[in-house]
Amino acid sequence: MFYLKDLPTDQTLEEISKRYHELDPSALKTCAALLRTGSDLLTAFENILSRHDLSQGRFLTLIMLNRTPDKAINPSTLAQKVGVKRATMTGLLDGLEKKGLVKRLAHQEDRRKISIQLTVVGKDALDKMLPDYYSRIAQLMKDLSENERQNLNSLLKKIDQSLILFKE
Amino acid sequence: MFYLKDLPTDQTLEEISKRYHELDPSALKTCAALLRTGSDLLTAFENILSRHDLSQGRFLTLIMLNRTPDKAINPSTLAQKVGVKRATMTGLLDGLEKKGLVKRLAHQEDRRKISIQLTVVGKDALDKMLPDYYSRIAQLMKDLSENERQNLNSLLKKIDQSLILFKE
DNA sequence: CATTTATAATTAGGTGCCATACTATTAGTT
DNA sequence: AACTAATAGTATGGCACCTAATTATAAATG
Repeated sequence: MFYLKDLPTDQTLEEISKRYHELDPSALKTCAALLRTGSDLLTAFENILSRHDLSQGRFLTLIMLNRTPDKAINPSTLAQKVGVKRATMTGLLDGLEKKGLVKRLAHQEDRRKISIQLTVVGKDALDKMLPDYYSRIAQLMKDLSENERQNLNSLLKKIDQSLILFKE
Repeated sequence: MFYLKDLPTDQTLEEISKRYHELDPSALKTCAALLRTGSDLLTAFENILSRHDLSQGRFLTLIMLNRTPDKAINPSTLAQKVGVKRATMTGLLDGLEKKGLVKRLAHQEDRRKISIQLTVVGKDALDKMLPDYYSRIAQLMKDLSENERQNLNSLLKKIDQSLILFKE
């Protein structure tokens, strides 16, 4: 859940902006719509993944390993690339290892480090589900022309820029 | 966390699309960017809210009550409007009630029902934090013209449409 | 009017993520 | 070489959300 299911109408926004003068109706409207769509998008993907007994975090870990299926990656960089904390990655890998989708390998020189690699089973599982997954994403965007997609990308990029400052 | 921190480059997308022909690079790119921005946006808001000891869910509940501060709402419709399950709403209300921000009121006719209302403390807390909150949202969107905002809204709406079919 | 069905709120238990703190190992400093 | 600092992975405990089951009440039905 990201944002209200019941988004404020234009009229409601106008009313509230009379009570809070800092409220910019069109800014809030757009921001809320973005969160709402993002939330729905994520939920839809999670529903797909749950059929394969995978969470978003576990799936993204597999995806990241699958970019270079032959190279092993250590949990730290994996965590950073997926966007979770190291401790969280430990948990994700525990789950994936238990299902036999990845394996932990000891590092030769540095005994603190380990490497993570997709197993054959993990690779096969991905190869079986990704065609469906990717074609759904294509479906999802099929009503947007190439121009519209680029347009959306650049609008999002502007918001990303402002977000950097947002943190103070 | 919604999506990879480390988004695939155009080159990576091209490479992967050779392995999975269903992959539409520009569709995935846009979809990933949307999830990424949504995720960052949510995280930024959560950081703000945590200073006030509020979660997104608790805050949205307050916001919803604050649309009509004088009217009481029952937990069911509150849950539906916020976008969480009824059971979750019980927990959110427990937290808010413990902080004295809302109160539960017995229903006159139907003894199954209760009503939730903002307390004066809750109203004051909102009035204290919302100006900052709203002005941050305005800041966040200030680089987007009115046209761009509407454009973004309509692009999101197209994706919402496709999402309906997505579920099957 | 007795029984079933539906509704409202809650409790209990599970998942996924986080922050914090810990252990083991390596690197840097004097 | 001894001490400190940094790094890698993990264990622990907490929070927010979920699903499913429970309790209480009201409405519908035969």
